[in-house]
Amino acid sequence: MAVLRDVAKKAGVSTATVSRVLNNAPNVNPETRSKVEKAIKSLNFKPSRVAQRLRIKDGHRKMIGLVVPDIQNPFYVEVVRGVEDKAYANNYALLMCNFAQDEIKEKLYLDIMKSESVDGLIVAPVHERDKDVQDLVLSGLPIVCVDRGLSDLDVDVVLVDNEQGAYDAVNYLIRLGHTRIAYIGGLPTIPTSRQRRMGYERALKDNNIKLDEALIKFGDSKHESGKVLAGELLQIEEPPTAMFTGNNLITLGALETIHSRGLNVPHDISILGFDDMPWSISLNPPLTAVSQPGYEIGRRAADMLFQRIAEPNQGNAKIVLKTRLVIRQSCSEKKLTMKNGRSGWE
Amino acid sequence: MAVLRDVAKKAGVSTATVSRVLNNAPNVNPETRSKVEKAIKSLNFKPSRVAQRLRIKDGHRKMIGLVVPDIQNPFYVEVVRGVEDKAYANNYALLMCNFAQDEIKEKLYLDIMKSESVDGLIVAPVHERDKDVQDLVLSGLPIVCVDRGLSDLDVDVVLVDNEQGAYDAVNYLIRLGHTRIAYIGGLPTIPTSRQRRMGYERALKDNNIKLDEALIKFGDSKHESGKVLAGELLQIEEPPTAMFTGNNLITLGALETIHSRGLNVPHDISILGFDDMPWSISLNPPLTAVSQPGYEIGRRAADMLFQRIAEPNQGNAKIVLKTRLVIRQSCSEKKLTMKNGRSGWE
DNA sequence: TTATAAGATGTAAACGATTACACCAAAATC
DNA sequence: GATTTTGGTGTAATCGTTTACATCTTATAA
Repeated sequence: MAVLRDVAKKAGVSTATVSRVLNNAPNVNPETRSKVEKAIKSLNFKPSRVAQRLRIKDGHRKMIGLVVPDIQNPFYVEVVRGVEDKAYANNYALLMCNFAQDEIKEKLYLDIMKSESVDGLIVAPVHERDKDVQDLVLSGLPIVCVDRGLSDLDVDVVLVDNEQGAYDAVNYLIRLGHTRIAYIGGLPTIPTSRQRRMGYERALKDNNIKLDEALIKFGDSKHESGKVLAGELLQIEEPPTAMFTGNNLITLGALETIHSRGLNVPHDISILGFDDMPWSISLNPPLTAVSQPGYEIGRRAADMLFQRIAEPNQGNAKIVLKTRLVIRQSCSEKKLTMKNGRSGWE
Repeated sequence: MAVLRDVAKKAGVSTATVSRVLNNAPNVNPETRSKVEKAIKSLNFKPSRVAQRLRIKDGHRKMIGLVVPDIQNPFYVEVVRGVEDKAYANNYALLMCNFAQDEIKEKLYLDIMKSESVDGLIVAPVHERDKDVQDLVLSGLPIVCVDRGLSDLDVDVVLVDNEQGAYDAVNYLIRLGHTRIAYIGGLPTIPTSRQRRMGYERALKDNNIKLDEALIKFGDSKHESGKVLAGELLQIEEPPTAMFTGNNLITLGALETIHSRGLNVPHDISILGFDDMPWSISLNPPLTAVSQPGYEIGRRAADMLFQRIAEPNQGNAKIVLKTRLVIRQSCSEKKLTMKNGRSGWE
């Protein structure tokens, strides 16, 4: 593969000159320029980004990193799309890794990012005391957190008001007459899981409904855990008449269990999920959900990062976006009490 | 940030020695080693992967690239997961890009991959004459194609038997009594779209059903196109009683349109999708689908790539995996003819 | 006891770009 | 006409590693 030196030789100029035309610096003779350009084309030369990154100083490498907690979760896919588009538009390359909610992997990938000399990083920390992300921030690398912030450290962050989103959702269920509302959360270490729980509790409290710990479950933010926890909830003494599920994948898992027991949504049980999906409308039944603007989160995060890269010492900002309750058909008024998962009138 | 030279100074040894302990080369005194290790730890030194890649020769950089056509498509997400896990297990870093079915972006990302000096690349080319991928292969970079091969060039590839998968699907619909079966394909430039169409046509032919061009539509492999094309199909003179949708996203789009017209699946129309999804069972109704082993495709592709990196001159291989028809509830026996999207007996 | 091998370490040249600096010729200024 | 500025180019250091080669001990073989 042709390197810059080859181009220089072919064009009969020095490497410095080639580099100048490459970066279209001023002060290069138009004739020389075209000679060099011809040589570049004929050798099909592409500069090595690796060599470039080694030499170029911080903040000018035109490459950012994105560390995603779970690429199987459609919400993060939206975020990714937002970041991607912004990066592409600003001529930044994007180095992306998925740590699949695995803390060990997260550490590995963060190390890689740093050691790949990216200009900055967008990350959703596994939890709010994430030591590895903290260290990275302290090391001076421009970082923007998405979806979840850091508790011990000031850092740029863009997320939604999870507590309020959950509050609205549960409040809606209460208005429909439900009082036994379950909450299935994701990994309890993830701030969003707890914030959503807080919204859940506040809604109950504001409506004078006693909290029943038996109705609260935490899993691991994945499909399987939605399945099993929903199953457990249907088994308890006095089962819930509605479920508020803490994320996408949990919702899907819960739905699967509910259907597999021959229960009808929303007739036998209502379900309201955090996170909307492009195909929520095609679920059985069309899902009522708390929608987060994932794409916008991604876009804003990228913008914020570019700004910080340009101006590393500015103060930290926090962008809180609104959630939206999308009402479809998976929740209905509470009709009769159920016992052990059978609707009352059967 | 500490560099290798700093470690050397602190430990009182040469950079060569530090490098040796880093790569645990033989012939380094245990005492020296521990001295160096202490220095590394105390300075929190991490070698720069960028500098390493610049120096290390081809095939030993422990980094591969993955260029994905559409990260919003759950099938590719499965593939990604497979590649990721394999890469992680083999201590390879993974550089991943999503070109969102955009040929321009694909070219850009391929260039970046090359210029990032990855050891090899896994890619699903936009189409089978993809000049950019071809050039890359010819340049000697180890490449494995997934999902789609290259027609003018021998290259390692792992994919499924799309033609047979489609055949099985359409055949199944025919057994249920359907004769007016529509096919909504993805981008016609993508080989899989055409192969699936061929399977579709072969199934019709084998069952002596005349092909009706009005029942065949091609879109752009995305959700929106499923929506509009399904709409068009419901509008025609003698509408189909069953639809065979060419991928994930199209299926979801078609479902959405069908529901929005108040039609019942499978009562009014059957639908069978190429690509299964983890939540297919929770759709309305649970979707009958042709399942591709996405995760395995990814795993195998990574394996293949590692092999080729180790042994660049071996002959090319093609791995064809089987699809599986997963029968759920979105297809039923044809009952009555419909006109203009209303079922006959209303 | 000497020759040789093996072990431990250091020196310096790569890898492929960018860029500070030096240089020279031609143009602009006085 | 002498001096300064400017435009165009080249030289060589640099980024942070790895590694071929050289060097020096010390152990082993003859």
